[in-house]
Amino acid sequence: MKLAAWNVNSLKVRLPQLLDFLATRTPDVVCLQETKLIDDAFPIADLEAAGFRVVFAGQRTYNGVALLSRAEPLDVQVGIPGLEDEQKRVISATVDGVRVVCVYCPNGQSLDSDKYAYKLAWFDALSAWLKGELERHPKLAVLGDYNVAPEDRDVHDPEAWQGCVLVSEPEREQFRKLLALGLKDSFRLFEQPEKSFSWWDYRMMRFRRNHGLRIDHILLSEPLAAACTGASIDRDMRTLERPSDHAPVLAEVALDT
DNA sequence: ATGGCGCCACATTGGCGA
Repeated sequence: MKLAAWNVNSLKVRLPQLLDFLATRTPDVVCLQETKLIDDAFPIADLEAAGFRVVFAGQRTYNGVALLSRAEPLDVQVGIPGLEDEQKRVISATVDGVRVVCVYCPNGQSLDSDKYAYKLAWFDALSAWLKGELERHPKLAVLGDYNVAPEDRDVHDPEAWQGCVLVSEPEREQFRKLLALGLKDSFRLFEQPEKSFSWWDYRMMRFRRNHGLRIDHILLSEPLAAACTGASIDRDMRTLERPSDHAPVLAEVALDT
């Protein structure tokens, strides 16, 4: 099973690139973030014609998540149970026996922002919920835009970014709390090139200079991590005309049959 | 020192993302 996560920064704009991605990378499950579409505007027909089942939870202008799968998505759940949140950031489903959780974690804006406090509280709720999900679903994958660069090697210029949002110690602690539940960062299960990033600011030719951050992640429960055969970042999607500022991230797991 | 790009909407500027 090939899993992918991609913050598309507007599915309306990126639909042609997504269809190309689905056809050429042949993923089995794709988690999308920042679709920025109300549900009535979701391009169901285009994606079904490409061979995918689709479930989604959107809103106008901001946020919005979707889960695409070749196999039927079962037990679909929107949001984090018990968390009052109008922002559409989480959708989950079981696909081929794997519980898939698509997350668009809050950005936080800056350390003195209300949005930063919301981000940390949101991660508290995510951790508390995933602890139970891991007990209920041994084969659990949590993938999407975490808006956290876990370590300095995930940052093009750690000194410049030190203490900034996406990199600050409380955010990294929240990410480590997820790992402490028994989740593995699939990307780090393998040898990877130095300076591997998944997001580059549109400005200042950040992509051309590879001035980026690795903030999109595929976390796997231990049984899935043990079956993981590869993980990568699809930089090529960031080279296209009118790209998302995020590249897709991928991981492949060899499921028992 | 600031903003620099791209997307969205009660649009032609401001909010937000990261």
